[in-house]
Amino acid sequence: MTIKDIAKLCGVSISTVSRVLNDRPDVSEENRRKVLSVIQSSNYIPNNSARDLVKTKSDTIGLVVRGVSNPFYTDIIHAIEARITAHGFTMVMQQIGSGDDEVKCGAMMERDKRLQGIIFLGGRSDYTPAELAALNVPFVCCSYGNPYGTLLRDTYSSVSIADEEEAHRAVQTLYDHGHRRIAALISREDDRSISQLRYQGYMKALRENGLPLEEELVISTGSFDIQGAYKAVAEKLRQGVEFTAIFSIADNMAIGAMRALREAGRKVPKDCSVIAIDGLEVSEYIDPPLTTLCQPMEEMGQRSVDILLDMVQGKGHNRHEILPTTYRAGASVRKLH
Amino acid sequence: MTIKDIAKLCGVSISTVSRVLNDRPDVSEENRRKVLSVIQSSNYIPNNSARDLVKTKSDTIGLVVRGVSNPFYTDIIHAIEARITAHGFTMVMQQIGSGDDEVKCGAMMERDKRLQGIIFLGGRSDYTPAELAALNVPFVCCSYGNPYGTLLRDTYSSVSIADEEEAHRAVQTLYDHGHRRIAALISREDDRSISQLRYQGYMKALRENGLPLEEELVISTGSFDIQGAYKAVAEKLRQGVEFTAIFSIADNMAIGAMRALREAGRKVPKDCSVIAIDGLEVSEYIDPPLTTLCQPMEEMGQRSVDILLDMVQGKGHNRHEILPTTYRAGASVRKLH
DNA sequence: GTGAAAGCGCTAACAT
DNA sequence: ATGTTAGCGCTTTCAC
Repeated sequence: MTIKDIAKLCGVSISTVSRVLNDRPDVSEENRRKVLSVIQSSNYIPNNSARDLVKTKSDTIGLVVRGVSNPFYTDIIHAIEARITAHGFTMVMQQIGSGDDEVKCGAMMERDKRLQGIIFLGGRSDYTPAELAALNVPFVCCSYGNPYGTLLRDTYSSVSIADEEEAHRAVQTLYDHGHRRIAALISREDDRSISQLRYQGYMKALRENGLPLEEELVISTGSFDIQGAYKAVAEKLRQGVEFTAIFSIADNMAIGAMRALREAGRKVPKDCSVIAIDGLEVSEYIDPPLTTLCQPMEEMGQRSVDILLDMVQGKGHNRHEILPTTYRAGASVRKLH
Repeated sequence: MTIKDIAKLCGVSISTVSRVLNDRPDVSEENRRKVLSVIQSSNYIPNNSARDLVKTKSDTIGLVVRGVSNPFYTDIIHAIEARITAHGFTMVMQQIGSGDDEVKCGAMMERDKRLQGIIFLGGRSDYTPAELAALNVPFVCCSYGNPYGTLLRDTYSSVSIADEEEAHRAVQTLYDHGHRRIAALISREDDRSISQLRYQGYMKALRENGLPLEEELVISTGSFDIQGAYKAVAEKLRQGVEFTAIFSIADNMAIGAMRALREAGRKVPKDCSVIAIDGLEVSEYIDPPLTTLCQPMEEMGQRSVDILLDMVQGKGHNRHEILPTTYRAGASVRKLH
């Protein structure tokens, strides 16, 4: 069943059918109705390959996800997929390992799948203009920005939270609860990811409150996963390092940390408070419920798609959206006196 | 950069380039080398739309996921994506709500995206032959089967665990630990999903051990999510129903249940044991660690893809694979005396 | 072993 | 408002 068949069935030319298919105005109401009804009844669906071929583009958006099984991304991915589909586009997702280069992957997909645009989920934040030259379609960085200014702000888009400020807020909360020896649970100090940004917020909060930055209070796990956090915190406790609170850059890692604390015989929040950023659903259900700053995951995904499609359709320009987090009080932070 | 340009650059015909591109044997070694090197150096990537157009198929596999944010699916989806990509195919994912019809969605995608095959993740298990007539490409049911026999076994493929038997095993474990009043935390008794299958295993275990099936011990949440489970169990406890153990059809739901128990002042496992099926990573980190039967998620995804691609490439027939679970002892089950 | 040429199904000038 | 036609980039007979 091709456009030709439909044309024949309707007694019109294929151009007319094509016009109806593409919602062009220059078709008589009568013909439009006729064509539409035949399409309906014959179950005809246009061949996308052919459309893409002539348009030299396909209505496809690429999603490059770094950090394979991060549960934080799950909801965002769902939101992105739903929004892309709702707009009549197709989403093609590709995950990459933490060692791979997302820009290269995006560039390959762009050509391979003839993408109209790309969403990067969870990437580095220090792209150089040279790197990005490989990308010829608009793209949006979802859940992270490029605050170090290696990029001109109008050469890319992003949707994220104010990582540094939110981290600052989390640490300040601990400080306000009387904590003075606050450990930071991070991926790495210099990995150019949100880990680094949030770590900066941690340092800033210490500085502002006149606390020294103590190396032994920085727990680098080298990754973002629950197991890595568990092991790193367990090791830190084994070393006998003292602290009364942990600021974790991610809920997931906080959950790993809480197990390590528990197994070391330290109760949360009695012996050690824990605060994090992300707002996973499961964090509300563990014991004690985790106090965390919730990212608006669904909105984040939706805004990313909306910004990207605006650009794809020539309706908008590069934008940077900072979304607010919501403080969700659990029971993992205790007031010290 | 098109095939034509490459041909010109090499001083050969388009056909020769095409032959090299498709690994045909009838090309002289010399020409093959030449073409390959030019392709390499010019960064040429064939236009997939054009290829698909002439082949009237695209190397695309559809993934239809039911049950939006079920964390259990996350790892499977990742495994599926990686495997599909490794095979040189493209994955297009679409999620549907719990009320939507996955077969209809699959049929639409099949035509719309010119799929070569479909993987259904988390669907119903009672398709009728008539329904499936809408599908013209091979498909695999991942993580569930069709044990009620509404379908001929050689008309579809599946990769799953033995839901009924594994549920039986879980309940039997509770029984062996001395539990006699065992509650079942399920979605619905008759929803034709794995919930129902596992519920049957629960009933079978009761029957075999001479325990009555008591309606008040069946906790139906109507969904698979953590919050629904939490609320349903909380309500059940409020009603004063007594039980010493809960068999949950999913880890996620067990986590919700554990919070409800905790808030009702009942310690796990002292006052109530909990066992589940799934094996989420986070279940190992909560307090107490959940005792659960782990599904081999990665393998499940991989086997689904392998079976499907075998069929797509005409190398194999419909198959049904039952994968074993692994008992992961947490600390949520206690021996009663 | 290689090349010429006919389409795959569609869109977009262009002509009417 | 409608029809005619030339490609989009590729694969695949079919000759040679």
